[in-house]
Amino acid sequence: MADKITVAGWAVTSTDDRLPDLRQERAIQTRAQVMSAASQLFTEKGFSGTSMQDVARRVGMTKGAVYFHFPTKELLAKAVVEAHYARWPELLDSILALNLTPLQTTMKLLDGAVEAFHSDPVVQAGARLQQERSLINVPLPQPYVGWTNLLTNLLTSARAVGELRPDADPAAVARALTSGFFGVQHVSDVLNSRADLAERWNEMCGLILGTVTA
Amino acid sequence: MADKITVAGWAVTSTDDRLPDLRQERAIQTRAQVMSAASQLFTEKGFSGTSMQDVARRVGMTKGAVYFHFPTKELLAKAVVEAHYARWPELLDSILALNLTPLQTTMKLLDGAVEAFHSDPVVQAGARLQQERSLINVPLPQPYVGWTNLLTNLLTSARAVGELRPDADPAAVARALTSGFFGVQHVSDVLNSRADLAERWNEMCGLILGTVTA
Amino acid sequence: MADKITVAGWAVTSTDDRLPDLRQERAIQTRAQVMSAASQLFTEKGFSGTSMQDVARRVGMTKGAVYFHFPTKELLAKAVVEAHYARWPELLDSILALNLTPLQTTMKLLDGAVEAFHSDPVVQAGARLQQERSLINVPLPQPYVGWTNLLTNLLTSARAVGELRPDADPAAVARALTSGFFGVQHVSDVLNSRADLAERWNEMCGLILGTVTA
Amino acid sequence: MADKITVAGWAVTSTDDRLPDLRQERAIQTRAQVMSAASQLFTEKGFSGTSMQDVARRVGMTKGAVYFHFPTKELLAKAVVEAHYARWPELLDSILALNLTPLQTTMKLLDGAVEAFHSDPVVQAGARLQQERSLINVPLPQPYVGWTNLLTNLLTSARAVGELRPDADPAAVARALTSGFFGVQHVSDVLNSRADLAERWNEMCGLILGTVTA
DNA sequence: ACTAACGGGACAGCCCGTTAGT
DNA sequence: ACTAACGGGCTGTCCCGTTAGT
Repeated sequence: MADKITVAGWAVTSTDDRLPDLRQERAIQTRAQVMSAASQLFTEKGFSGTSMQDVARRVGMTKGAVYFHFPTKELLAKAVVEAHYARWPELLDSILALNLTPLQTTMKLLDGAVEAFHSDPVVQAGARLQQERSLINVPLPQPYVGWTNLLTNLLTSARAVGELRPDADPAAVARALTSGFFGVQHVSDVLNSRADLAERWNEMCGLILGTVTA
Repeated sequence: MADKITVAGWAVTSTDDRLPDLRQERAIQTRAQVMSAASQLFTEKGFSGTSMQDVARRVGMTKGAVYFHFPTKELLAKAVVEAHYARWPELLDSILALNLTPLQTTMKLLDGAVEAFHSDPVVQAGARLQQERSLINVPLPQPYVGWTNLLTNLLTSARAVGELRPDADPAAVARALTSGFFGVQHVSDVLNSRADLAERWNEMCGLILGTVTA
Repeated sequence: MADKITVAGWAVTSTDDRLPDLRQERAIQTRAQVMSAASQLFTEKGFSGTSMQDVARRVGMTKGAVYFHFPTKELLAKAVVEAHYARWPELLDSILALNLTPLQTTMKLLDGAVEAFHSDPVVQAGARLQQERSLINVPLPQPYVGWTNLLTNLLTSARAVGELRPDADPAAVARALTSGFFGVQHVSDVLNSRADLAERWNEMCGLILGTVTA
Repeated sequence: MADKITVAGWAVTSTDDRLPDLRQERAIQTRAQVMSAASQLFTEKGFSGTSMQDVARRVGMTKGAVYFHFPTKELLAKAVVEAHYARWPELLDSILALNLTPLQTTMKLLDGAVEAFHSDPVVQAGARLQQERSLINVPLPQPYVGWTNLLTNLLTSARAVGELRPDADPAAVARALTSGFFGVQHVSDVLNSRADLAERWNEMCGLILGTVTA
């Protein structure tokens, strides 16, 4: 059943800002270290609050070295955001492999997102950068629409198999889940450093889906 | 009926950062103009994207004049945020005057907030500044909790008069509405400049309240 | 006679890059000091060899203060170049006041230019900056054409009064004098720091005018 | 007759900055490509406006490769300047082979220089670099003196054979021609991208030589 | 002979906040 | 109450040159 679910993949943004070819082992590691440090700093202090000097210091290199891997601060941020989005297809695939029903898949997926927002620095950084996207002078992937599309597809399947009421509007529910997730995540972050994220999300999710599940 | 509703006022943060005495007529006007300009700019470009020079230019004065009214950029932002929060008691009072049922009051209140987020520059600026609060080095009023408390009170009353199911948890619903409202507002802002805000909010609101209304 | 000479003024470039109004006495002085220091440095080290830090250090101020008067390095250079060009109308007027013949006026004028190139830092700086104009990202006044036009006018008058052969082409002679002057000045600068400028110019001038004077 | 003309060769500055041995075929070619690219870039953007990265990109190699052939940017510039000066002995030889009179030889030589300045990238680059020589931290060959000496010799011969007036001063005329040539070339470059160079040079040359030719 | 990766140092520009002077 | 002027500091970016690795 689950293998019939059609999922719109996130625009996997085949980045064509030619970053330097990383043929050498060391560079791959260095690049990863830079992104890791940047993720932490962006999460802590935001985009404009983080300087390239900070990033360099955190990875124990000089600014020049950082700039070899990322020609501008914007592109560093973009790389982090793209790493954020790269998490979801992985998550989705691992859940599809379980062969659950569409609605179960949906729930699992959102639980996985909760977990990621709670513990994955790259996911956290990506989320914060998206929130500050208007300060970042580079085209970032459109936020929210990937999730909305995916959820719409899953919920349409759910309705088809009778897990959702026939009169429910999958797209509307998907939009509400997306906005709701973002809202819960943000409020929980501000008020409790996301400590109560799972709890709050369950509340929200229960209320939203309560009306539409069969 | 409505006049029995107990509403926790927002911590109106009786600011004690001694700003210059406002006995002078002209000063009051100037101050208002500065805040208006600042609101626009903060909305457009965020806190760190807005310089005091920008603000001064927008009101047609020099930086020094702005600094006469607001000793730091942070305190200017704080003033805007506080002006944002000052909107809600006004709104609440005007609605309470209509003597509606608790649930009707709640809905009206949220509709008023939608309208304010859609068209009031100060409200918009305050929302954005709250979002960027970690970049602003000054204690801002806690966000979200005022709304949550108020909604909790209203919903408790609603349950008391039978507008909500007896098994509904007013606090949980209030939290969901708050997070949901914020999420919807933000997503709508990013994707459509809030053009579809009312529509999306109706969707969200209908789903959240669908399960719990009697 | 001389008062009949029609002279095309240099495009006095009514600069409309709104630099800050200089209503205060001190600022006028400061601005002049900055331009003086900049002139010396531009003369010594050229445009790209001179940093704003250098300029600030030379006038005993900080960069911030310099940037108050000149918003970019380019505009500082432009101001110096314009000060350079402001010298020539002054010089011309003082010579016209002597009521000499057109050819005598011409010679005096060029002698005055020699003197200025030899001793006036602003003139020297302006000349060097014009030479480096392609490195300076700002529209500078067209070089050479002002001189060429002026000389053409003077020489036309000279021919009218019989100081030049009837078959001489004033425009061609004017162009030759302009290019010749520039060449002599530059070569003398490079080879002898302009120590032999007057001598070399006399050589050049004598040769160019030898054929065409009556 | 012509073969009796004594010409002071340009100080061909037998560069003893040990550049890598050029025994390898490929290296020679690469080196030439680098110099060609550098010439274009220096001509377009000047010394400080051209980065080694630019040069490398233009030849389709990495910076490291360029540095293999030229240890510093200064020495690359020097090599270009020296290539510029290497053009003149070639030109002179080809003209001497024609067995013209000294004055004819002089004119032909200068015409050849005009042509070179008009179309030879290396010559153009060398000229610009010489102009910016004070920004380049390396001893470049003295400019202008080679030409002045050569022209002095040629004109002395010309006077000996009666092509120049007996009272003409060959050295002075040579200096005027040199400065005049440089001035014309520069002015023509700035005002017309050297499109009218030949025309302007004929003007200048005619005027300078008009007085002194027999 | 050439590449990827890295280091250190500079510089232009901006910005926040203060002060002298009305 | 408001202005012109000034100070110090920081950041993004770039560039030259070097080295580890083929």
